[in-house]
Amino acid sequence: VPSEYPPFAVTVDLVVLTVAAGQLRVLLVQRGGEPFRGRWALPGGFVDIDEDLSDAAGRELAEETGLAEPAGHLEQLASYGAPGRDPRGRVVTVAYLALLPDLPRPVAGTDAAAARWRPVADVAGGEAAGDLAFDHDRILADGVERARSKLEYTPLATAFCPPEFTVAQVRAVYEAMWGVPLDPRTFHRKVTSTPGFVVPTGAMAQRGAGRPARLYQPGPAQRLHPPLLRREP
Amino acid sequence: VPSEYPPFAVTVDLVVLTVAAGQLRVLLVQRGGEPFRGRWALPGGFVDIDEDLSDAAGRELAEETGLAEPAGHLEQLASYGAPGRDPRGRVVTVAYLALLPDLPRPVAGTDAAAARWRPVADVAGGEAAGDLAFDHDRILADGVERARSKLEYTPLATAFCPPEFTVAQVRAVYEAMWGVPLDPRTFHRKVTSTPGFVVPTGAMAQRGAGRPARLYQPGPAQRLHPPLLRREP
DNA sequence: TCAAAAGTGTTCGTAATACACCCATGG
DNA sequence: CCATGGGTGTATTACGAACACTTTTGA
Repeated sequence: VPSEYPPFAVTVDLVVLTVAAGQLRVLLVQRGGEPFRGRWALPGGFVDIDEDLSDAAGRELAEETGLAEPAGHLEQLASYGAPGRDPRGRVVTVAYLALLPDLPRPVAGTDAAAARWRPVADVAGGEAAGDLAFDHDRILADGVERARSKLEYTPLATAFCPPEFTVAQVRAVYEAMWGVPLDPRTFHRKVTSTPGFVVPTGAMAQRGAGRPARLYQPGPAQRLHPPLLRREP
Repeated sequence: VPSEYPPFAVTVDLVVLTVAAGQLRVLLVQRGGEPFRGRWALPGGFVDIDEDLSDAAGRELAEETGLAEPAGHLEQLASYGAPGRDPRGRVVTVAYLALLPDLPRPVAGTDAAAARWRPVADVAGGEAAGDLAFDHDRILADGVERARSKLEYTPLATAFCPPEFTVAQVRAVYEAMWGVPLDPRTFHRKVTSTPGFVVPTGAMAQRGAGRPARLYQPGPAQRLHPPLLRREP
């Protein structure tokens, strides 16, 4: 440990997003200790001294959600290190963005009083904005913006779906994320004709009404050509 | 300073790119002290204890290049914190990406033996790859990839140009970045018809041969609609 | 008057959208 | 047999690439 250099603490914070009931939701925890006791915050914690950043993010995600991210997606978002952002001292946080399938009910981890899925519209957009601890409102906004724009040119929407899914489930992700209804037929053709986006498994979904849908898995593509654009004239 | 938490050092490292003589180039410094003395590395340094991350990046950029980034663009790239990446101890670095106009000759800052613009193709792509200090090869690759892809859907190419520039200069940026020749006429129409990309200043460029070109400034757009796609079927 | 570079008009093929229509199931 | 949602065929439109052509300078 280089003691001749300014000492920092380093944390990871997680923007964990899912889509449930047609709404984009974020995982929040209620802080059990100081500072900001009782306030809602993004899940996160200190990085161990011999731990890689991405390992710390995966560990915190497992601790806070109870699941070891079998499906889903985890990527680094950005780092935040303004001098006054943490009253305990000089703390730099590396934020990660996680996209998960539907909602396994979260369990409150260590030093968290509670853990809940909250609609992003209630936390970030509405009049109740600005009530998260630290600078987590800003981090959340950045995470949502990143996720929204990545849907346009990557196949990341499948990270919000279970391992096998229908085209309609993918469409629900886009509709929740962008807040606009999409034509089911045009959307179906776009998804199935973009090479590497999804691959059929051969199985069919069984549910209530209507013709059964084909099931798909995420395809090998890393980027979408052409991108799935949302129009804004 | 929270002494009950694992102590880290935090640095900023800079991927400073420019386009000169039809080539994408990166600013490298030769290390004057240990570790990696004599090796080439990205410019960077330790963050002061009461200094914001972006301020540290701007300070290092000014120190290493001599100019206070009047034009150009500076954005956070990513953070790197693998436990063994710095032999001095546990150091997390926050990398920034800077895009600058042409090449004011760099000056070697404190504890740097030399500073030079090097073609990215010589450092990252060729057989001489892998010779930068620390994990800077990886950071450079990430920065170049980020810059390349952002050219597609943002007006950031103008950050490589002087305050007033011609369409041909913008085209030279894309051609250097993507390594493909572009049709001047199609490119001209694309740039001038994309709303908010560039705005004419009214002045004309004066040079040697051919009809004088109109001069433009960067426009107000933050994203390009439609994106300037490079095709790869 | 020629070369070189800037900028415009026009054509043409492709690709995206909208929507009509058919398919397969549950009630 | 009707409602519901899944999936395909097709026409129209719009956009992007290519390239002929005009403009404006220096030599």
